[in-house]
Formats: sequence, C-alpha cells, structure tokens
Amino acid sequence: MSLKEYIQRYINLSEEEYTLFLSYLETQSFAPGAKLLAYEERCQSRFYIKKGCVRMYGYTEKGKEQIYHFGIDNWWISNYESLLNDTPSHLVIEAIEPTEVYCLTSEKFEELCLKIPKIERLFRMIMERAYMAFQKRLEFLFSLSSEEQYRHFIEANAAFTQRVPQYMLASYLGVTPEFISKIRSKM
Amino acid sequence: MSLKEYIQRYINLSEEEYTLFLSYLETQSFAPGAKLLAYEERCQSRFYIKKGCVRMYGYTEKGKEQIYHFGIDNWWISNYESLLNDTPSHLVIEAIEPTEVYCLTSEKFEELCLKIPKIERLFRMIMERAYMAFQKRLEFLFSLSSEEQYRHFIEANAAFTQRVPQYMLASYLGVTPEFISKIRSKM
DNA sequence: GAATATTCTTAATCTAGATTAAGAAGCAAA
DNA sequence: TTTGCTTCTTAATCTAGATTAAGAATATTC
Repeated sequence: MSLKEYIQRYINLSEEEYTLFLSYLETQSFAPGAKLLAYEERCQSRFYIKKGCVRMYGYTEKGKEQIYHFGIDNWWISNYESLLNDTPSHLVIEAIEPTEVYCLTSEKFEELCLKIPKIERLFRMIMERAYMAFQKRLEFLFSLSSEEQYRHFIEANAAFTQRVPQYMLASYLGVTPEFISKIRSKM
Repeated sequence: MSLKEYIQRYINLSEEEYTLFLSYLETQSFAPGAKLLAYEERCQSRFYIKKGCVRMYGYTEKGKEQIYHFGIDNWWISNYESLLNDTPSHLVIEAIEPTEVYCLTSEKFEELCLKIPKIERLFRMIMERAYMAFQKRLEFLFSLSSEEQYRHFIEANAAFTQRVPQYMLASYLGVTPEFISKIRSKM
C-alpha cells in the first residue's frame, strides 16, 4: 500500500493536494541499528514508515532496554511526549531492518495544515485509531497472563513475528526471553 | 476551568462559534453507579466531564472487574474501539461520584466539524495529548514495580486518590487491594 | 443505635514468571 | 573451519505479588 492509498482511507486528496503533501515530506533511509530518534534528542518529527521495521525503546531503572513499540510498513511513529513538549527524548527509535521513512517535521506539519486544512482531519483520525490500538493493548495487558499474551500476539501478528528476534518480542511483551523459550518448548 | 477555557488552550473560538459548539452538546447527569455507556451498548458519543468522576472498566476471563481508566473534571472519555468500529462495547463507563457531562454524539460531531473545521484541529490535539499520556503510562507500567507505581500514582494524583476507594485504585494499577494495604502499612 | 453492607487490614500460603548459570545453535568474518 | 558474536534453550532457584481466610473499621439504612 502506498502513502496515497493509506491517506485515501481517511480523506480525499486531489492530485495537486497530494503532490503538495509530498513536497512537505523528506525521505530518509536507515540501516539496521541506525537511529531515527536518538536518546536525549528533541523529537521534531512524525515518521511514516514506507518500508522496514523499527523499534522504540527506553531504559528501566536497572539500565535494561525496554521496548514499548514496534513500527512497520504504513505506520506513523513518534515520541509524542518529546514532540509536544519539546523536551529531550528518553525513548530511542531505531531501525531493525533497512528502513525507509517519510519524515514530517512539526514546522512543516503546521505549514501543511494551514495549506490543506483537511490534514487536521487526517491526523485526528490517525490519532484516534492509534489511541484505540493502545486501549486494546492495555486490555490484553491486564486481562491475559503473559503466556496468553504471547500466544495471542504471535497469532495476530504471525508475519511480524518472523521479522524481529525473540528477545525483542519478549521485551515488548514485558517478559524474559527465557520465559518465551519455555512457552515455545510446550508448543 | 470551564469548557471554554479548556478549548482556548488549543484553538481560538469566537463567541458565536462557541455558542454554536455548545448547541451541539447535550448535558447529562449521572448518579454514582449510573452508566454513561453500558456493557454491549454501541458507543455513539465522546463525553466531556464537566464535574464528577467516572471509571471505565471491563471484565477479565475470570469475570472480575478490571478498571482501565478514570475520568475527572475536564477530561474527554469514550470507548474508541466501539465508537470507531460501531461494535458493542466490552467496556462500561460508570459514574463514581454525581457526574455532569457534555455528550457529543458522532453524528453531531461530524456536523460540527463541517460547520467549524477548526474543531478537527482541536480534537487532533486532544487525541495527541491523550496518546502521549497513554505512552507515558505504558512506560511506568513496564519500568516500575507495582509498589513504585502505587507510590508514583498517589504522589502525582494526591487529590484524586481521595476521590476513589482503594480497591478501585488497586484494580486500575493491576494489583490486589491486599497488596495496596501492605504497602500503606509500611508508609 | 442496632443491623447490614462496604471497604480495609493482617497474616499464612501459594505461584507465575524472574534470575542465574551453563551450554547449544546459528551466523559472520577472515 | 576456526574464532568470535549473537541469539536461543534448559534447568535450578528465587521472589513479587496473588490467593485465601479472618476479622476490623467505616458507612449507610431503618
């Protein structure tokens, strides 16, 4: 799915408007391990992942990496705390696979919204969907055991499970790699 | 803080626009225990809490109530899964205190956005803030022990802690009331 | 103000999942 | 084809927080 198709699911843009939209975006490429957003950097952009896979992680009190999000093709990702408050980010966004993104800076975003007000609607809807997904994730987190969460995740994201190493999945689910190993040996 | 003041933090509305806005809202009152959204009901509205306190909860596999959210004065609350997909809600929104809300139905919301396009911007920003708060909550959930989460919560929401019974707080934090009791006896 | 229902506390026991430690696979470089 | 990384597995031990079961406060109702 192209960005154009993605957008059309929410709003209609004319050919000219879409071209204008694209002119506000900057294409960037990242090799595995490269950072879209570094630790302590101020997040200035919303990223749209054209192709690839990224993880967003922070650090626990004991200094261990904790993954909070993954992003794949056709997802928007950003650290909203840093973006909205203009504070240094305690979260890192890092490519796992070779990744190509559109980068929309806050500055460009504001200009774009003035030129094409419908863009506000687009992002209002995107944020509602993202919020919904979060609400759903919280439900699973609280109502399922770790084992059930794992089973549910790999079932709902079969393809995705192949793309990230198991220890990252463990981190995302909030369990240890050893525990995942234990569940898998039972299956 | 009035709704008008709340809105002005995000966008500017003229006196006429604000009056128009209000005309799309319906005021509703709920006694403690009354439901803003019932189990299996399709969620049709976004609720703005003028005054009061509500909880949003679902059920775990064992049939136990699990609280996912609280809402107090000047918060918007809704079940976005049910609202956006028009599906029966598995979450209940229920008043804890006598509560007065503005109810904005999806139908009225769409009309309103056509009349005053700035409203899209308002809700885009509200959703971003809500998403940010969620992102933050997930960070605490994964990086702090249950005890630390409790201590952090009552420190950050001292006033709020007085307003809900302890067993609801326990449910919201994902622990047992007995465990909260244990922590408190240490303090 | 006695009766009843709610909420909170204490303490003993239990368990899901963490921690620790070792080694086994897989994979890349040289 | 060996050396050195990175990832995954197995198994023993440990622990934060759950469960169970009483009882003690606190509200609420009649």
